[in-house]
Amino acid sequence: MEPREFRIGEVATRAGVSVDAVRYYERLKLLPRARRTSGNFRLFGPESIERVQFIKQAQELGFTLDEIKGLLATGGAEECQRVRDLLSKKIDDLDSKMKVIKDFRRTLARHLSACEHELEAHGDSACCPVVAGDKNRPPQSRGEK
Amino acid sequence: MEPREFRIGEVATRAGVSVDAVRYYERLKLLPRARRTSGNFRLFGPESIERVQFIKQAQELGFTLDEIKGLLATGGAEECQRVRDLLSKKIDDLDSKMKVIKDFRRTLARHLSACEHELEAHGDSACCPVVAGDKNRPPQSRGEK
DNA sequence: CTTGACTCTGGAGCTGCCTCAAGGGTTTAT
DNA sequence: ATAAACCCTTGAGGCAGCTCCAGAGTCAAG
Repeated sequence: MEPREFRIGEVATRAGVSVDAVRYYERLKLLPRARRTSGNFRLFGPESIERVQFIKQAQELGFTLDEIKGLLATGGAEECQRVRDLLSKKIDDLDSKMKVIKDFRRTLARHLSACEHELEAHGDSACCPVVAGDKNRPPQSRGEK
Repeated sequence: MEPREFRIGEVATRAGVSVDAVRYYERLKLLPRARRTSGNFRLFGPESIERVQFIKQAQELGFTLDEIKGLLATGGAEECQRVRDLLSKKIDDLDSKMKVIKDFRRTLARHLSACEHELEAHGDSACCPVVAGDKNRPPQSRGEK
């Protein structure tokens, strides 16, 4: 059966971060202060592992630790309101980020196929002008923010 | 009509970055060395503005300047091959990043609606436990990497 | 009861990506 | 020809997010 308590090393490996990073998150209060063994070793519950995973995921998506801390806050009343607002704002952020990714993916794909065409047409010379100059710029979307 | 040459300040404001950042990109060779006026002022063409915008966009998506530099390289022959490989790898990256975003969006949306339910049900007390504890954890997807 | 793996604290150090400052030239409008 | 606004270089500084280190204590296995 799964244990209910973990020392820092296990939390770290299970969540895929370093031990130092876990301590760092605790310092920044992204994790609640862990209780300790008699010998002063931290003991975390499984929810801490989830939390670290959440943190990592959010980070990959470009949220700062500070923003993440905001998302993780758990208070009552207007704290709650604040979190709800933050949540819906973050969801909007994700939606627009999604759009940016789609656009950028199209840009890259366009370059890729241009590049491959070039290769077939002229062999290896003078190809892949990825955002290099104006020639070869496809007539397409630009700018939206 | 649009000018064909810009000094660094204009490039910066048009692309939405600081003057220092533009110089920095030039130092890192993300931009080609600009030609200069007689008085040693940099002069950029419009493609440089595009390039800076490209850089910014890529950065928002989590690429490092180094990776971006790789994408921007413009050489011939096997340099070209390398760029093509990089491009398709980056496209894959974007696809998986999309997936992560979708998942994460679902997570946030779930928290949001849980939060709102809670509010309707119990007024303001003890709500919004975003990844806070086990209670109230929805039975759902976890882990995939 | 020793050994090896693990953990503790505090603080320094590192990488990426700028930003700022000093001390000066250039341009342009008036 | 002077002032305001811009630009130059070099080099230091700053912030985020860790990472590493020393010096010491803890724990599990044998």
